[in-house]
Amino acid sequence: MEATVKLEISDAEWEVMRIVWTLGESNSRQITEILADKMGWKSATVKTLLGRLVKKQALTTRKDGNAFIYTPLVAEQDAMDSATRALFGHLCQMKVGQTLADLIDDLTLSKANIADLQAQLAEKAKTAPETVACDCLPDGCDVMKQEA
Amino acid sequence: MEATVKLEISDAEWEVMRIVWTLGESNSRQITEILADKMGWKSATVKTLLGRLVKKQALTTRKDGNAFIYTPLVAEQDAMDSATRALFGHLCQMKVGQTLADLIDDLTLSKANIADLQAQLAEKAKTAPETVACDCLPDGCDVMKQEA
DNA sequence: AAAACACGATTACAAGTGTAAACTTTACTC
DNA sequence: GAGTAAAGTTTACACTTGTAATCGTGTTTT
Repeated sequence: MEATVKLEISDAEWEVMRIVWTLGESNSRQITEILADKMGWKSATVKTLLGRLVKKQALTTRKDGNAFIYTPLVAEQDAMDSATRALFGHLCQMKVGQTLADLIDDLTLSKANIADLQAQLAEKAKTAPETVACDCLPDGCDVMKQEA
Repeated sequence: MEATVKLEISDAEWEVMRIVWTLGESNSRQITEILADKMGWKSATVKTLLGRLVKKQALTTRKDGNAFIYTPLVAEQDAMDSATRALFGHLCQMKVGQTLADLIDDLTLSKANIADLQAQLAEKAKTAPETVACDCLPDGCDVMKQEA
């Protein structure tokens, strides 16, 4: 597998990345316009974020006249997957099932998405354990309520 | 609905909360022991985190001799749900379906979890849209690759 | 060519975080 | 009652993040 250089993209930076991911590449003027509109940010703010993202190697630049064209160095889906795995990785494993249910309740999924998930779950059920234990304590969740 | 006072629990703080959530309540000695073991933290570190969590009103204290007993003020499931909703809320909505699939691939779910999710998805399919559009740009994801 | 503008780079600055030492107060021990 | 250990409180400190202003320089306009 590849190294996956632990990229930390902050919330504000994420907004910038979404633009570049969606456009494939873009210059700061275009990004600034969109974010000034969507987030109410000043162009200076966007410049800072672009600079940080380049430093973090989430974006690369290619010279274009006096400006740069920004291109993503990380794939959006990869970034999304790491972000969600990072989050779920530190939640109580016993409760991720419910959390997933609550989440899905909130999301808008297409019929195709749902069909895919159903197939995936059917497959996953074949090897699923009967229960999933809590992993919050060294000994597991079964240790309930301390001694007075 | 209740106010849901926007609680920001950081990663390190989250580890503390997991202990208290799991035990129902606990004192700093016990929490410190577990986290010294699990995370390699000094007791001073745990004290700081406990202090911050009390200040943030994620925990309350009850006097017990010279020490405090810490109790959660927020339910674990609520916190987990807000955390996941916050994350998914700023991801490209067009790609959350795939992200969910990738995530589920990684998670350990019990047979019961899976059965619940299947039922939920079956229900959700009834009103699911045909497609979900990208919401990364003001105009939507259909705007692909900028003009040169 | 001078002026105005656009773009990236440098600097700013407060709040939050991770990680902890030092200090203070309280409680238990001899 | 003095000493010591333990718990909480205060202080520390560097790094990240959100949000920009300012500066230097190259580009476009008149």
